[in-house]
Amino acid sequence: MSSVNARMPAEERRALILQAATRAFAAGGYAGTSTDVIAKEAGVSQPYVVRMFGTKLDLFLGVYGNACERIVAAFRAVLDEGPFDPASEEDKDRMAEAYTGLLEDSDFLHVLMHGFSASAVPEIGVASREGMGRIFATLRETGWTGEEVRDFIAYGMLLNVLLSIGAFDGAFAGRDRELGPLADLVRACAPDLPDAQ
Amino acid sequence: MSSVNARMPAEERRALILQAATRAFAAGGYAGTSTDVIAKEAGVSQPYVVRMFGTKLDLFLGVYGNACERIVAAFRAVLDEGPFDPASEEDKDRMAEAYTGLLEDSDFLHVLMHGFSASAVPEIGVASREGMGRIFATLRETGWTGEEVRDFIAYGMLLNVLLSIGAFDGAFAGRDRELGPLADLVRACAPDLPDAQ
DNA sequence: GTCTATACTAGGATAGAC
DNA sequence: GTCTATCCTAGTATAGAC
Repeated sequence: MSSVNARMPAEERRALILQAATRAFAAGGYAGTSTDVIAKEAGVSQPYVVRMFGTKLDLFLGVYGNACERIVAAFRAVLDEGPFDPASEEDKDRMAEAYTGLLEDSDFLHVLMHGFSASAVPEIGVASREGMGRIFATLRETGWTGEEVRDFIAYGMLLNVLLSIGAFDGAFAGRDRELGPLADLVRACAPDLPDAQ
Repeated sequence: MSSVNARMPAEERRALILQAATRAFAAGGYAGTSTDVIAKEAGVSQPYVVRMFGTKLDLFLGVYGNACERIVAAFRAVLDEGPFDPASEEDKDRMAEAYTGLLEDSDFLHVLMHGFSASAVPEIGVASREGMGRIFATLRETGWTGEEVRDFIAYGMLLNVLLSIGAFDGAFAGRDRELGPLADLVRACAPDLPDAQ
């Protein structure tokens, strides 16, 4: 909620609203988020949000497209750092860290998951397939085989889901009894983390 | 849509509504599905749906809990078939097929994905963590290491996402140009499928 | 066991002022 | 560039009849 009614160049305001929409959609998903809470989050009026983006769907597509774009950009950045050895474990780790770095932004994560599951909406489905296609194509430039890329993505998907269901929340912080068998999965997923207690 | 107004034992009607709700939630997700379309799908009045389940959330929890339960049951069935050799590739395939069998029911798949991504709703989050915990614990009974279970689940998650975004729709049926790089990922994911032309 | 009627709230989008 | 007012539809839930 910024200061009210301040005039601002459209492009700047647009970016501001997009950011607010990211937070809001992350929390509520596409169907579960009203343009009104986005507007409040951005500190503007609800009709202005609609006016600027046309429809709620267009706004979501912008937010979701951004998230996919960030993945591609993160991988591309690793490739651009220097030569990438497809047989090197260290280079693989660098690529993995590029992704886990993104996951530290929980809004990014949740937007991604909401986009996946809302893919029955035709336009969102198209965005999902395009996004995944570009991600795969970018990872292919590592020199990895299709199977290696597949496994890399599979592991990323596991992280996505475990994070989005809150499996890591409070894990390794004495909540093992409450988490039960899930604590073991979390540990298997991130064996490098310090053990609970 | 069954025949109208027919009286029916509550339990039977309950099961019928639960099935209808599964189809509806699969298509629209938790927030995106109204109790009214569920009622129409079940051939009963909207207030009756609410009356029977209390709230929309309770209904979703029933549907989602069912889906998680089906996974556990499918894995348990394989374990109960006879001795399971954790080092056997065939036994691993049997376990994988137990899961891909479930995935043939697209409603199951979509309910699962919607449950994951709606885990910010506290009650749904609890159900997700319990479900994943039970799935992990059941797979642990194979004798696999935590890492082996993790990789098995990771691959399942990749399938979930690719299916839910429609990546396989029409793949290997001449739609490769349209799918673009995604066709390669799909192929890497299921290398046993016949290649597109 | 199941319906109709209805209360009440919320949400997306438009019109038009400033 | 941004707001207020407003329309209209949809959605959850309740009350009470049959």
